[in-house]
Amino acid sequence: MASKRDFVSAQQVAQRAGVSRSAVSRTFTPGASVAPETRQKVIEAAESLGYHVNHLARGLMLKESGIVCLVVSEVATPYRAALLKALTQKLQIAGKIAMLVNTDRSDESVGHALKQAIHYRADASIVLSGMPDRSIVELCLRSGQRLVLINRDDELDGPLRINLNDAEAAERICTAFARAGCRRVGFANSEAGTASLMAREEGFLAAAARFGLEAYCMRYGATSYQSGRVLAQRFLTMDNRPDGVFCASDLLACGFMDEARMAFGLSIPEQLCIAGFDDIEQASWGSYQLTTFAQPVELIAGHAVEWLQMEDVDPISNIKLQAELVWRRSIRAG
Amino acid sequence: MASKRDFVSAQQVAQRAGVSRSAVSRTFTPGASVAPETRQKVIEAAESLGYHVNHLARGLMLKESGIVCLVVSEVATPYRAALLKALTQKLQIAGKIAMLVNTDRSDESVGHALKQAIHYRADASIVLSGMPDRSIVELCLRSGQRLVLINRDDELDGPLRINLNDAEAAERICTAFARAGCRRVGFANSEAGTASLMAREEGFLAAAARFGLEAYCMRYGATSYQSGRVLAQRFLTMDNRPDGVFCASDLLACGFMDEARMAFGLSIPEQLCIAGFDDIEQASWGSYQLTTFAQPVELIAGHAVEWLQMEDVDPISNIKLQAELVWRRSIRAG
DNA sequence: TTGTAAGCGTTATCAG
DNA sequence: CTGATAACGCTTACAA
Repeated sequence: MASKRDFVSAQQVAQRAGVSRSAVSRTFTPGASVAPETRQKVIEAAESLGYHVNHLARGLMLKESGIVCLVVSEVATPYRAALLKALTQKLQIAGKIAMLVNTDRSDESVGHALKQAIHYRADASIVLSGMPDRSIVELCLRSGQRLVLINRDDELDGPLRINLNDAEAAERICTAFARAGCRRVGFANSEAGTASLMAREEGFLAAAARFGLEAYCMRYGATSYQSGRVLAQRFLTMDNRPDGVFCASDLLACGFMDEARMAFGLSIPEQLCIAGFDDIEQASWGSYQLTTFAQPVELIAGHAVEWLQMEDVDPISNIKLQAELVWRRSIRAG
Repeated sequence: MASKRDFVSAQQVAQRAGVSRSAVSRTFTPGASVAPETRQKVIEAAESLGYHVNHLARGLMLKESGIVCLVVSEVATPYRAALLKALTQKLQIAGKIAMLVNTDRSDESVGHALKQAIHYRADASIVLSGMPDRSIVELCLRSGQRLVLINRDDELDGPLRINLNDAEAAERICTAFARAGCRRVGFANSEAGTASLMAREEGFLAAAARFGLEAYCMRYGATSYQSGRVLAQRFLTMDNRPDGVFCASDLLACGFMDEARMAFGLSIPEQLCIAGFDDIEQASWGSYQLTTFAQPVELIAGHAVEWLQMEDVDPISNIKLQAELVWRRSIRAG
């Protein structure tokens, strides 16, 4: 077992093929001119030696590493994982490679992540969680690194910002609750306080006021299944429990539904209407059949990667996507 | 907006600090000797310029990139996502960075993934899905790249192989079914045919035979929730439907349970015992309360990363981990 | 079309 | 402790 690394270099291939090492380089450079015969010799030599271009060295020369850094917290969460999958796939198709950095959701750790991106001279970074410090963002931009912020709130110019119509979606749910005959509605949120979560909350509460519905709002813990159960406990032990609850995410909604059914014996949607957001796979499972808004995961990833490939970009780029309502069975039909 | 990249280099820092560029390098090299005063000057200059060591160049010199390539298919799947999270976290703690390559499960695409790893001179690759071609494995090894295969079946020496006691676990479930008074048992598998899936199947069937239980086995589609529903349809419309079914994975089990309850009105565990494998988060959700085996995700990741950091390793390394039984409510108590 | 030579940003070696 | 200098493997003018 060789302790030290021993990759084969273009030099060796050149020797074997009996050509200069630039001929080797040219053979593996898309737009270069090299005689078919030479190319053939090089290919053969490379093949037999097991040569693979060193992207570290290439990146050093080209000032373009082909690396895109993905900054995420809670990767194991269904929505995050789905987005991650879509992003890596599209990046691969675009000839890029994904570097994954896990953050603990603190903005500071997002800063660390972006520094890693700079260390490896990533061509771009895509931030799915947390908000990087202004100074780091500027450093990235100044270094010529592109930045995509997904569902983040930020006023800086330079990065591409991809957001959803959160408030509008929340409004539609409120309408659906009203049609279903709900009298008292609730919004179940986590304490994460991200821009999109808060937009859903505000949109829902505003709409409820417009409809003249009694509305309650509670926030608890992380955006998780467990928090959903706790929120259900709190909502459903109220004196005047709501008969329609919009959960800020599907994970919360699943927890809410389970608790409502098991601890309170409520049947959904007959006695309680529930809606969620994200359309994670579990929302479609038989036990939940959750009416929810679908994060346009493929579209988000598509736009992000497409923007990364554009030659020149506007310093101020915003993309607003629509979350489509997926109607299942957790809300009574109007 | 600068079209071309413009990172600050050690050269510039050296100039600003009024020292040689080797002083700068030394300042950022852990074990190097540099006067506190010089170091201070360098740090300040670096800070103000926004300097970050170029890991591409460093990797080129050191022949050690700090990159570890993660090869995965179906990243969005709960168990995969959980393992991915654990791995990236441990890698980060170990000072490594994860590169993520999505495969489509074909062994060929795993080969592509490993070539990417070679391109970027990854220090190691960790394969979670599919089996790479023998020639590629040898190429990796020959290049001095380490390889970890998780839950894969392979006879080559060189890589670290991490596996579970699948057959034994299957046996324990069979025992539990027997204790619960099951007469006819079933094994619900996907058609993926991976080593661990097959080991569970064989272990279960063998144990059933030993217990003198009537046993049926079915395979269908991917290892997914939907397949679980289809498998339930097939099992539960049998003339002599089984009263205890072991599903090869939790995803299958969740689908199976939903179908059994909703389409056949069966109550679990009273009329039907169900067990799964993986202990994904959803297995603990109120609607499922699934008795299952927990993949020791943290342990797997821990062992993998620890092995990567070892100076010298045995050419033949195997780690066999125990999947612990998590007893919930989908099997009647003996 | 080809080879030669310079340079990308590092770190390691070796005098001072 | 410090500063030159030589790699590392690659691409790309430039000259042949």
